[in-house]
Amino acid sequence: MGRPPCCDKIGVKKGPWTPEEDISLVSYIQQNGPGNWRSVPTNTGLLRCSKSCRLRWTNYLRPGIKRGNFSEQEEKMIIHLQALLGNRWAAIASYLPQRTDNDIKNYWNTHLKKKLEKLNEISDDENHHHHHHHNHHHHHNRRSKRCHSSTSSSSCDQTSISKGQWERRLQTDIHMAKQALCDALSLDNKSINLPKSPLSNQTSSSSYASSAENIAKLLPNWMNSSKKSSQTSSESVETTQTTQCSLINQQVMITSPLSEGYNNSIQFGYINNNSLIHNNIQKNNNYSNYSNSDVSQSVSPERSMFLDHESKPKMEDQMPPLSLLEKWLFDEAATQSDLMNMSLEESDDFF
DNA sequence: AATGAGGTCAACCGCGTACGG
DNA sequence: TCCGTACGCGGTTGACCTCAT
Repeated sequence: MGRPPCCDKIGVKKGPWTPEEDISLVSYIQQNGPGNWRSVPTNTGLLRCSKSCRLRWTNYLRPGIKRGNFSEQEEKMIIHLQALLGNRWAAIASYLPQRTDNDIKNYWNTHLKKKLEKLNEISDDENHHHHHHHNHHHHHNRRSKRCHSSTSSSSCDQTSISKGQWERRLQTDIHMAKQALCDALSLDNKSINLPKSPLSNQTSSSSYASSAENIAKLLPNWMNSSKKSSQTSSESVETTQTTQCSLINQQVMITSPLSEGYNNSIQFGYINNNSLIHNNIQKNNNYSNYSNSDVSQSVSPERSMFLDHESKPKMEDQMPPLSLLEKWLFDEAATQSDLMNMSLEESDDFF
C-alpha cells in the first residue's frame, strides 16, 4: 500500500496561511533559522505539518523573493533553461535567484507554455503552408490542458525516455558544465547581447508585494501582541535580508574569476538589486546561531553550493555558474543541439 | 445581474533521495 | 548494509479572480 501520510491528518491545518501563522513561522525562523522543519510545528504551536511550514517559508516568506512581473530576460532564461533541462524547476530556479521553483513552474504552465505553443503554431503554419492540420487543438477539458502538452523535446514526459532520470540529468549537467567551461575559455564579448542588469530594474514598486514587505506588514501587529521579542519589525526583516546579502557576496567572490568582462551580467544585476538593501542593513543581526548550513537550507541546492563547501557535492552542483550560461542564454542564435550533441565521452575526458 | 469559462497561483500530494542510526 | 524517516522536487489541485456572454 501507499506510504502513510507525512503528518497526522487529525488536528493538522491545511489550506491558505493566515497572517498570524506567517508571523509565528517567521519569528521562529528568525530565532532559529530555517531547517529542522520537523520541530517547527511543535515549537511554534502551529497546527501545520512540517512540510507545509517549509513550503510556506521557501515559496513565500523567505526574504529576497521577487513575485510576479517576470521580465523579458527572465522569460528568455526560463524558456532556454526549460528547453535544456526539462521541467527541473528547482534547477532552473537556481539561475533566477529571486524566483522560487514554484513560481517559475506556475509561470511556465500558465504563460510560457501557451506562448511557445502559439509560436510553434505560427512556425507550423509557415512550414506547412498548404497543409491542413486539423484537430490539433482539440477540445480538451480544463484538466487535460494542464501539463500534458510539451513545447520542447526534453520536457514533461520524462518517463518516455529509456534512460533513467538520474542518468539523463547527469548527462545534461555534464554537457552544461562542459559548455560552460568552453565558454569560459573562449570569452567573446562582442557576441554577447546581454541585458542591462535586468533584475536590477525590478523595483520595490512592483504591483506584487514582496515577501519582505509581507513580513513587514505582519510583524508590527505581531509586535503589538507579543512581548517576547524586542526587535522592531523592520529590524526583523532586515536581519534576514542581511543574511541573504552575505550569501550573495560569497557568490560574487566565487564566480567572479570566470565572469570577467560580464559586468552587466545577471548575477550583478541581482547583486546590485540586493546591495540596495545591504547598504541599509548593518545592524542587529540576531541570527547569531544562524550558520551557513542553516542558510543553505533555505535556498536551492544549486544556490547553496556557493556556501557549503564542506557538503558532499550533489548532482546539480555540477552546473556552471550563471555568468557562464549567459552567453548562450541570451544569444538567440545559440543552438542547444550543439550542447546536446557533445558526447559523454568527450565530457569524461574533459573532466 | 447572473453565470460559466478560463486564468492564476498558493498549497497539497506522492514519490525519490539523502541521511542518520 | 539495511531501514526508517525527513527533506526536496515536480505534478496536480482547487479556491479565487477576471472577463465575456
